[in-house]
Amino acid sequence: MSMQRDKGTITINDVARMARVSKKTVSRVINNSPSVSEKTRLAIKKVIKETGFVPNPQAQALAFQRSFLIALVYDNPSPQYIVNIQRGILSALKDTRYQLILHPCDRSEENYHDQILSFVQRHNPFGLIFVPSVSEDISLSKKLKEKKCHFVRIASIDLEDPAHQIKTADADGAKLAARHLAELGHKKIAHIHGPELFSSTHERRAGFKAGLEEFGIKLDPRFIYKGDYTFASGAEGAASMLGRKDRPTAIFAGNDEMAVGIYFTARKMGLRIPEDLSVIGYDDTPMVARVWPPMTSVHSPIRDVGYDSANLLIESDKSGPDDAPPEPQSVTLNLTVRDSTCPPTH
Amino acid sequence: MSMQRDKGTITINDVARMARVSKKTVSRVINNSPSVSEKTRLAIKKVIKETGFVPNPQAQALAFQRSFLIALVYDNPSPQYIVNIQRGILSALKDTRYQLILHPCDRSEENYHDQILSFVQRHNPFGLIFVPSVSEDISLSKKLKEKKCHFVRIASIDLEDPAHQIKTADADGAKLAARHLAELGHKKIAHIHGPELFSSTHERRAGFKAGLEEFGIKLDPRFIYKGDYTFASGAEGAASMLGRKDRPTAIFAGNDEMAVGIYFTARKMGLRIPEDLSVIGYDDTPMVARVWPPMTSVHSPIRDVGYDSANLLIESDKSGPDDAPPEPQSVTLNLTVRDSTCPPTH
DNA sequence: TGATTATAGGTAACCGGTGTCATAATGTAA
DNA sequence: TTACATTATGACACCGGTTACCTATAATCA
Repeated sequence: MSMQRDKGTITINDVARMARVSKKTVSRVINNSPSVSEKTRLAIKKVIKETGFVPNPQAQALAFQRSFLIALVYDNPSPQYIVNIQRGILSALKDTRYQLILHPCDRSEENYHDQILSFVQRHNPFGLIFVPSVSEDISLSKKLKEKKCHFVRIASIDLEDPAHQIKTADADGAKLAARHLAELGHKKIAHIHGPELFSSTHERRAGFKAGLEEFGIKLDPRFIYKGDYTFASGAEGAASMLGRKDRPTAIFAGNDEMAVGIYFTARKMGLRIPEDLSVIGYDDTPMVARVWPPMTSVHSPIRDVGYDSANLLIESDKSGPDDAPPEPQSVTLNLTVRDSTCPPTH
Repeated sequence: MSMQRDKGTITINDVARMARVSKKTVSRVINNSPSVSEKTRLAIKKVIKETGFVPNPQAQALAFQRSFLIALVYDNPSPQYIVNIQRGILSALKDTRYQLILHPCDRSEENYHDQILSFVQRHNPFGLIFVPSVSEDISLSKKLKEKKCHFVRIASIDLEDPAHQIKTADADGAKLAARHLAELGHKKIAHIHGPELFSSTHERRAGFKAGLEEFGIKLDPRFIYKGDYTFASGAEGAASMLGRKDRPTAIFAGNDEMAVGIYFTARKMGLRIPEDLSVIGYDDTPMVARVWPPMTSVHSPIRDVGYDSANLLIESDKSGPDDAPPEPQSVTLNLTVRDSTCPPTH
C-alpha cells in the first residue's frame, strides 16, 4: 500500500533536454504561446507526442495561480438531477485539463456562505456551477463576484445580473402542460407546486396559469396546493383536493416526485389514471416511465444544461478577460406524452 | 469575468513572519511533525487560527508529490447508486484536505484500462475507489498495484487479492429475501437476475438459492430468468414466466429496476400485487417506496459503503506504508418489508 | 548603411509549500 | 566540567511548471 512517485513520469525538463531547448520554450508550445518558430514548435510537439508528456496539473495550478477544477455547488437533493448535471459537465470536461469536484451545501445552515467562500479560497477552482436553489442566492453571487471568480448559475428566472446564467425556461415547460390538458378538454384543473424558495416553483406555476388562460381557463385557488417537491407532499395535496365532491379531473405537479405522490393517493382512493384523473409531472425522470400507467411529464434536458454550463466556463477561459460576458442562454423543453392523460370523463 | 489572485490570501510565509519563525517550522506544525517545542507550536497555532491560514492544496500536492484527490471510478449507470456512494464519500471527506473527483468509465471501450491509467498518471490521486462492476476487473487492479497506488474496491465477492476491499455481502441479502418468501409459504418462486458481468448477479442468485434450500425449496430452472438489471428486462422476464399456466407466486428480482419492471408486467396482465404475485427487489431505492403497492426490498447501505471506503483510504494515509493492509470489510444488510409480499393465494 | 523594430529563445525568480541536512540549544551521562 | 545525545530550528534546494525580463538575431525603415 506504499506509494511512491512513478519515476517514469516525463517532466517538462525531460522534454526540453530531448528537444535541445529551454523548458520555457516547451512551456510556450504547451500553451500555444507565440514567438516560437514553426520548426521548433514541431520538433517539440514531436517529442511531446513520443514521450507522452502531460504537464503536471498541480504544478500548473501553482504557477498559474489557479487550479483546473470546476466545482459543482448544489443543495438540490434529487439524485436524478445531480447525476444528469454531472453527466453533462463531465462530458464537456472530458479530454480537457479540467476536473469536476463536488460541493454539496445546505442553505439552511447558518454559515453556508462562508463554507462556500472558504471552499473557493482553499481550492481556488477555475469556475463554479450553481444549480437551483442555491443558484438563486443573489447575495452569494455578489460575494463571489467580489472574489473575481468565474461562475455559471442555472436558474429558471432572470437573475438580477443576467450574466453567467443558463436559463431553464420553466415557465415554457409548464405552459406545455397547461395546453395539453386544455386541449384534452379539462376544465377543473389543479396544480401542486413546490416550495417558494425555488424560483422554478414560481415559474412553473406562472407558466401553467398563463397556459390555461390562453384557453380561457382560470386556475381555481382551491385547486392550488402548496407542496414542497416531495413525494409525501404530492400525496397529501392530491388527498386534500380529490377528497371533495367537486374534484379536479387533472393535476399538474411541479415535479415528478409529487406527481408520483398523486399516483399513490389516486390508487389508495380507487381512482383510475387517466380515466378518473389525468396527471402530468415535471422533469421526466426515468421513474415516471416505470410507474403504471407511464406518466406524461415535461422533459427538461438537464444533461444538456450541465454540458452548456461547463462549456460556458471553459470558453470564458479562452476569451480574453475583458470580453463581454456571454448572454444568458436558454434551453428548449418539450412534453413527453405517455398514458397518464386523457380527456375528462366526468 | 477577469480573475486575479485574491491578494488577501495568507501564505505560510505570512504566518512564519508573524510567528517569528521559519516557514519550515510552520510546515512542521501544519503536518504535526515532532521536534517542535510546545511553546512554539502553540504560538504558531494561535497565528494560524487568527489569520485563518489554510495551506494551499496545489502547493502541497506539488511538494508532497501527490495530490489530495480521491477518485471515484464507476461504470455503474444507476444514479441512485452513484449518488449514494458519493454522499458517503463526501461525508467522510468533509473537513479533511481531500477532494472527490469523478471518473466514469466504460468497460466496453477498448482502451479503458489505459484511460484509467493515464488518468491516474495525470492527476496522481491519493486514492481510488472502484465500484461494481469495474471493481471486479482483476487485471486492472493488478496494473494499479504496479503503480503503487492506493485503492479500495467495493464488490460482493472475495476478490483474488482480498486487500483494499469492502465486501457488500450480497449473498446474505438475497438469503433474507429467500427466507421471507419461504416463511410466507411460497413454493413456486422465481428469480430474475442481472448480467453475468456483475459478481453481484452470482452472489445474489447463489444466496437466494441457498436461502430457499434452507427450507427445502429448490429453485426451478424454468423460474430463473436472465435479465440485465434494466427495467425492460424485468418486465420481459415477468412476462415470460407469468404467461405460463403454472406460474410462480413470487419473484425475487436482482435489483429494484427489474422489480419495477415486474410490477409493470403484472399490471398489464391484470395480476394483483401482492395477492396474485409477491415481489421483492434489491437495493431499496427510493423509487420502490413510491410505486403501488410499496415494495419489499433488500436494503443495502450504499452510503455507508462509500463512507467506509473513503475512510479506509484516509486511514491508510495515517498508518505507515509498511503496515499490513486492512482486512476486507463487510457490511450488514436487512430486508425492508413493505406491501408487495404476502402468503400465496393459489 | 545604421538605427529601429520584430521575433525567437534563454535566464532567473517565483508560485507555496516540502525534503534534507547543518546547526544551535538543551539535556544527560561520565 | 567535558563529552555526547537529543531536541528544536533554520537555510537551502526542490517539486514542475509559469511569468517577467533580457539577449541575440533577423527583418524593416529611414
